[in-house]
Amino acid sequence: MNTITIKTLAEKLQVSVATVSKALKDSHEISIETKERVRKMAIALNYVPNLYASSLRKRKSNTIAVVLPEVADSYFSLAINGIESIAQKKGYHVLIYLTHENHQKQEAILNDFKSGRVDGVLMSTTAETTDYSHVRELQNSGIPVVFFDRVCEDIETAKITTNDFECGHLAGKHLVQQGCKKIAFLSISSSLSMSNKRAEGFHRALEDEHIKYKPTDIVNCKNDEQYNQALIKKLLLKKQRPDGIIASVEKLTTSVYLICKELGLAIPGDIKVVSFSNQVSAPILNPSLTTITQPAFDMGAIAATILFKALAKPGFNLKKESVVIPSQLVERDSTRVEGR
Amino acid sequence: MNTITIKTLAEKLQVSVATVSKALKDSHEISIETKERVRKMAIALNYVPNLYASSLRKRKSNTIAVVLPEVADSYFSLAINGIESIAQKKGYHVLIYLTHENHQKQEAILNDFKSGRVDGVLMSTTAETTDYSHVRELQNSGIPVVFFDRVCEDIETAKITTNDFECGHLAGKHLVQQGCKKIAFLSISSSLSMSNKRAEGFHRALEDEHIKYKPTDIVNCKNDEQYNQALIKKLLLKKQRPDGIIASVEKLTTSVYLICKELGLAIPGDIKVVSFSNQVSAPILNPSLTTITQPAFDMGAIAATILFKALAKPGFNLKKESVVIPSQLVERDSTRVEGR
DNA sequence: TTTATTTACGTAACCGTTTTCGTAAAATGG
DNA sequence: CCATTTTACGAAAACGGTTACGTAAATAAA
Repeated sequence: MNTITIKTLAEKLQVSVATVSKALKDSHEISIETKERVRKMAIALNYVPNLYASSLRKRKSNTIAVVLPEVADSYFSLAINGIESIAQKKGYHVLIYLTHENHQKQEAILNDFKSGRVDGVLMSTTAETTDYSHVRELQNSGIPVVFFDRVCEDIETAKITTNDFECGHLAGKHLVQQGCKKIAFLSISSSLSMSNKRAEGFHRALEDEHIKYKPTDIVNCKNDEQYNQALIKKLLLKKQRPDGIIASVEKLTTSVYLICKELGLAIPGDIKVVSFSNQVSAPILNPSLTTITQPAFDMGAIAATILFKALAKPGFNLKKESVVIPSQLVERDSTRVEGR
Repeated sequence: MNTITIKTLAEKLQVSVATVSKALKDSHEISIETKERVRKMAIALNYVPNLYASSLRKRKSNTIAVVLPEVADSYFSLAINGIESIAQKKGYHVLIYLTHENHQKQEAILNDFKSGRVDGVLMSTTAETTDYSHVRELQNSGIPVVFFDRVCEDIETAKITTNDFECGHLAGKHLVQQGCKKIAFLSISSSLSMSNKRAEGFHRALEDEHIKYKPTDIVNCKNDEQYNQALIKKLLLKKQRPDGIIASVEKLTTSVYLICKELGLAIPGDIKVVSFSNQVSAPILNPSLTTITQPAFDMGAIAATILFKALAKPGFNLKKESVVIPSQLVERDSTRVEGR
């Protein structure tokens, strides 16, 4: 319990604390024999250097922060795994913060980082954030910020995304090819570029396929399950009911399936469904779900890799490091044309 | 970019650093007017105290660690949410570490915590860990450790679990009541008390229902998807094929479903399935899945709450704080008796 | 009025490491 | 053999807060 410090080692070894410090980091200033003595003693006494003392002195924390809306989603779970795997290799520690889609929280969290708590930040922004001055402030205080998935276009930094526009386009095109005439796109936010790009891709697909696009084809969901369920139910009860649905995020899928069941609508017979999702259970749903699968793990891993590059080189230009990793459409029964 | 410290404030205000420090923490030693002046200036200059300096001096980090096998699982995702929600309220920060079921990593991670990086630890242990001396060492160095879900029985501390034995029993009994004669239990580890308790409960259920129990009824899976798939396939191809399966963890479910599909086995007709799972997609699987649903969020939240209690009071007795939060069996189609 | 106490602040030590700078002694060079 | 460089180490100043202790002035108590 009595903490043992560099000073303890120094006294036991009859050398100065400077010598011990240098010996432990294998400085050339110290003779090999002394280094060996110090190392042995350090192990013998089970010495662990005080992190806060060294971080204070070195002005470096070896810690990064990951700021997310939530983790109750396959995408972010996988992304965290990707981030953590790289961080562990690099000897970095990762702090995790959840905003619960609350802009105020996000702001408070980022503001705290000015304390030097972290060397860099990986983030996926809130759906309700429109003002990004808190991010700029953090950047100005010298802390690099890398966005992934839910990025802010206007901030100058690296952004790791998937090909959202193309995927929205692909999803739309796929449904049209499967015979859908009236497709609804379930969006989660009108201020999130990720969501907008997917919607725009969808929009373009309709144009390409010469289908009339109406603004009401885009349904804006919220971060409120109850609300979304009611909204989807209303959608499916309209007399001009859609015959195809694109769920732009995973968590909307369950609602769509359950409401279809409740209303006696057959998937894919009455309505076809494609979802942006990383669920492992997609193949065993009833019916199995056609998905746009994002490279979640890789996006996390690459975001982390780029951040570490920036941390290694002070003058690193993050703007040029944006990466787009393509997603894949996996066709399953929920969009299958019957009898084929 | 030029960092502004307590000294900057002191100079601008023509007072000592001590006064500034005390004023900022609302000490009674400082006059109200001075406090106000200091606060205004701090806000004006956007002062953020250096975390490492204060942690070094106060010997407190306001940070906890969460050590997990992985997050690619609904249970741990939800648990993290629970933990984070409490930590955020208490003004604590949470570091996350993944062991990937690797004992060595777990040991290395815990060892690092002796640096004072964290004030306390929440953990769910590796499936392969049998020696817990690294946990004891950490405790001896004064850092409280609270276990949740995957606990180590032998360590004296708080353990947050669900009623694993009863749930194993319930799952077994349920399958028997639904007409199963030969039930297989898919385990993930023979050294994890959580897994063993579930298996024992299952064992007891068979006894209670006067069904002959054979050790081979327990199938030991690994942390290797390929391996598990092969194992399950082999199990379902036996001539004495089981007519009921209990998946003791969520991730085994997909494999079971897929292999049944592949082999043309009907659920629940040929084989009934119940799974320990927190998947939101359980109701929309094909067929909908009967689950034992663990209170994952609450387990995380309560584990965190107890840890914070210990951190608030130095002499706190963690041993007495163990909590068991019951899970619930949600019956769905995968165990339904046909024609009923 | 004198003494005791409170108020409001400053001085300086301290937390444990890192790092700059200085310096004997030893090694090298001419 | 003397001048110069190298080697191996120590002293001490940071890093930025916190806090025990000291103290002058103002107030209260006697």
